[in-house]
Amino acid sequence: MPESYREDIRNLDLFREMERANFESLMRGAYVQNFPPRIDLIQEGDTPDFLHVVLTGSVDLFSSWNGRETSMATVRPVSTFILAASVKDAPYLMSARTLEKSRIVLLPSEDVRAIFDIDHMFARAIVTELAQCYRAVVKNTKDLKLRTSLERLANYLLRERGREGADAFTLRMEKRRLASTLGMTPENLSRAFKALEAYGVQVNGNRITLTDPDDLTGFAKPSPLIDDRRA
Amino acid sequence: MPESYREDIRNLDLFREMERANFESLMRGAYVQNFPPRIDLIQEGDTPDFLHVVLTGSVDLFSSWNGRETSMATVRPVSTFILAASVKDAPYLMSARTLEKSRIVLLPSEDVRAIFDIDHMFARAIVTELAQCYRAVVKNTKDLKLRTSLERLANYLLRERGREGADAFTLRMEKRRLASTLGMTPENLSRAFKALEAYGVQVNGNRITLTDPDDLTGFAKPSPLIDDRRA
DNA sequence: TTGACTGCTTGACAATTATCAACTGGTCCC
DNA sequence: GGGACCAGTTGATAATTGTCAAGCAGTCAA
Repeated sequence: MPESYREDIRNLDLFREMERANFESLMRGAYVQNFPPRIDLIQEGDTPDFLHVVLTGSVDLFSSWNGRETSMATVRPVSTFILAASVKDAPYLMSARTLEKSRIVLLPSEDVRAIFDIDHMFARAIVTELAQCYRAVVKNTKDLKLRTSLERLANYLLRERGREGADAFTLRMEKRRLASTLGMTPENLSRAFKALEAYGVQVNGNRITLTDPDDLTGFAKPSPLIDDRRA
Repeated sequence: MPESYREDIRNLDLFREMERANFESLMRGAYVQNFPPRIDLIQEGDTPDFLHVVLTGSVDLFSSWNGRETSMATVRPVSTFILAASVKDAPYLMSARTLEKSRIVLLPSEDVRAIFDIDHMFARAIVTELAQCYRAVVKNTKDLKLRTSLERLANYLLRERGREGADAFTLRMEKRRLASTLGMTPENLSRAFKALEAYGVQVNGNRITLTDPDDLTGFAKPSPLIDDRRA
């Protein structure tokens, strides 16, 4: 495990405050792998042998049922995924595949659980991380149940604007996957973009320009209890 | 705090394994309250001053946005709710109201966090509980995104059947709230019940009888990764 | 008993969303 | 260049779901 990777991992909230010795011990069992795009990393239902950390690239978390498939989340560097399954030692609820060329660290779940037992700061960080994840999913559920697809898209665009700090930005994923993330079909997304033109949304390929953010905000009615990614 | 309540709380997974002294300390700051039906306990956005434990009765967790409202979950005895907000000290994402006459214990969030810091078994229990909650919400999201409302209802009925261990059972909540929980309108639920008659679902008020569970299962295609409440 | 209320159901209709097929414009490779 | 391929778009249509209004049955209290 090269030193530079180790630093990236150590800088994550999850690992920052734990005992140095325990961190080292965790790293000893870890290994790094490079994956090409569109490689399946995890299949839902599998046993969680490893906690994954994305160092570079990005990963799609998705789920399938009865021939249908939906994108649940995108994992970007540097962060971990499927912590809950690892600590509970319960089957993965989501599948994972690389979206692009990605470097990923695998930490044996067993080691994670063992060190969780002896390192209080690590345990504390895990609680914070899990609470964060839980709250993110709850917000997503509210988004899905309380809003139409048009409203979800409008709010998504406003969140992206906030993240970028600019009224013009580039979509960070393919439209088809954005559609799936927002719980709609690509066709419906295409029409939703067109419908938002009325609120100053200009689309040129992946390039979005919000010419009248206030007007869009008036329509989208964003709420911190749904759209605030931190709180 | 009467002794019998204390026992009920102590028997929860969350509190069972913690140090006796820490449990006592937590209980000292606690107080019990009796609420009539339909009383607001918590408003989303509020600061999480207390971790709540339902001793008797039941509580509806719901969310609102832009004049719409949706039921997110039902809390039944004996269990806690809104643990994530308590440990993160972040605003509640859901509101809570009693459904019926309920006895509820309030544990100051501050005490919970303080004891979390000094009691490893308690910390461990919190992690398990949070992971459990997280996974429950993920399953719910999959249910919402991958299934139609008819399929959600069919699977709900099969889960209830499994819980009761019998092909005939009584709905545990009003139909209007079941509709909201499943992400549909009461009218749509009414028609969905009618549509499931074709698969041997008989409805008489709150009384459900599944005359052909296999047929219903064939339609509903339940999956442990969505419908198994434990895993 | 009566009347008000409530939850549920039904019908008619509208909005939302999905499906299917065709087409466009770009990219890549030979 | 030519062709294959792919994501995205568009149009036509259908399925799903929601809305509104009316009505029904049960409960409760005066």
